[in-house]
Amino acid sequence: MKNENIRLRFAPSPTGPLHIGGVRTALYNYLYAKKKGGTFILRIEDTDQTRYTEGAEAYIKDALAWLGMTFDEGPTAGGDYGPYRQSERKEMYAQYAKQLVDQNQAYYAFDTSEELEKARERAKERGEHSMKYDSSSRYEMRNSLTLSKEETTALLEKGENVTIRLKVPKDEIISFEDEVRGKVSFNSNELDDKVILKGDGMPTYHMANIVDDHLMKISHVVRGEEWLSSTAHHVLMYRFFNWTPPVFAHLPLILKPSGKGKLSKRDGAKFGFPVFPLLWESKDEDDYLGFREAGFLPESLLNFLLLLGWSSGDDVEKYTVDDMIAKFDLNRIIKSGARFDYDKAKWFNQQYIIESSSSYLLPLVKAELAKHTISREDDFVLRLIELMKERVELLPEFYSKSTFFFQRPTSYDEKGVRKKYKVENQNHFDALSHAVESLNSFTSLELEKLVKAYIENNELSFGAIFPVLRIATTGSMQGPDLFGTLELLGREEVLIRWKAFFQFVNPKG
RNA sequence: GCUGUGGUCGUCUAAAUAGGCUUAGGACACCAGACUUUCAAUCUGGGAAAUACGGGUUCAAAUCCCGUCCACAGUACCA
Repeated sequence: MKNENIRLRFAPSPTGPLHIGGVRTALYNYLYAKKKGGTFILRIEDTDQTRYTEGAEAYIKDALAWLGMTFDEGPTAGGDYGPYRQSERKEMYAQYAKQLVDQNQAYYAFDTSEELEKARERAKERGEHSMKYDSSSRYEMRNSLTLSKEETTALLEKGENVTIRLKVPKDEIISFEDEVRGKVSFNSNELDDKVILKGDGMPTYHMANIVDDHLMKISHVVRGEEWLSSTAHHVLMYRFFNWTPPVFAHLPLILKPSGKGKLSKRDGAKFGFPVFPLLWESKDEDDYLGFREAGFLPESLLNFLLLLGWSSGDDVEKYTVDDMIAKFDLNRIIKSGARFDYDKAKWFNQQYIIESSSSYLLPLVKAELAKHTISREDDFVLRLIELMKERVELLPEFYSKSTFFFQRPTSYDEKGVRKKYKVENQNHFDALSHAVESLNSFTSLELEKLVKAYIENNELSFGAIFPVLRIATTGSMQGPDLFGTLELLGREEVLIRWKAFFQFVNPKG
């Protein structure tokens, strides 16, 4: 059933933790591949050895695994088009770069970084905003176009500072069809002669990318908008090689919640929300919080991300992964940048928590409790989840909003006590305590029956009794169902807490 | 600067690939009411001074054209 013609790749570069924008890119690639019955591929673009970061590749895989985006081919999964790490494909690129030189569509350039920098400075002084290595300037530089054959071969043999640059033709309109933006055109005079093979023998992104996409038979390139401008170079190279280019789709950027620019890792620290899927720990910089650690369910993050840059056209907001696969399409990707809205992300999470079964939540909640060195029977935690589910947005709140289950109140809501507790009712509370003590089965249902009957028989009001019992057991005016709370706490504990409370408010009694 | 891409409520977006179905719809957030012992959830309602601005074209424009402005991206031997 596999559609061999549909092959999409997610191609991150292991320079650090995977940014949330990258996660969305992965998601769109994944969804489209699945939708079309195609193949989803993970390719690691580690051509820049200076930026290689320990642990980044593992992080990427962990993040994809957590989110359930399993890849069919990749560094660990294998596949027929490997290796899937560009550093392991180094030898393959040089021949293609040379082919372009032989075809006179690329050339050797020997300028050192320092020389280039100087040239740029000179250009700036002349009032030009920067020097472009292109059809207008290439004949003033040190390269195989300006040097004699002998000089060139000598320099090549020396092998220092040898790069290969793309020879971008003059006066041409280069256009391509983008699935989200339509026809996009560039005048080739605006394009610089990009380095395609670096001094260390590694290809640059542009080279590696199109060679691999071609060799791996990639049908659709779905990537961030920052690549739109260089796509002209890419289509040029496809033409030089006489290869059919893939379908392109450039995704809008994810913007800061407020202010200017795209979402950065600093925004996370600044506004107190995660911008990475998983916690990232690093020796030389601060740790970065992840959505997982913040208490998000992977499916809710996916749902939130899906709608940050794509819309189905109807009013549906909640999608299971299967729905996403069924409904997703490239042509409904939004063109403009999307602002990151943490409130909405939390709303999705709350919705997913409410709709999740307690047994699904069980291990997650147990893990949250374990962080506070609390360990309880599954049955207890399950009942806790039932009680708390609807009032939790983030997983850690299963602890933070229910601490009273694990600790006796150390203080009582002052205003609540003042307004609700009446000394003249103390005899009723005493009576209630006795009744609870001798109640046959200590269940939420029986407790409710008992208290309600008592109130009616004594012509009291709910408002005079319920809130007091709540404060007495939890210390607070708000919280989950009172009788459910009592049941979960257990008779012995409840009576101890009540006694303590009544002694506190009425020491003489 | 140059090139490219965008610009609908505070935010995400609908009105798509043929301009009329729009008194511009939905969701988040916000406010109020209902329900609750409380909070939450849920339901109902509310407000939004949202089509960047200015010109066209047309019987009719958020949708097409032109100009302006604004934002973002690229402008590296980084990806």
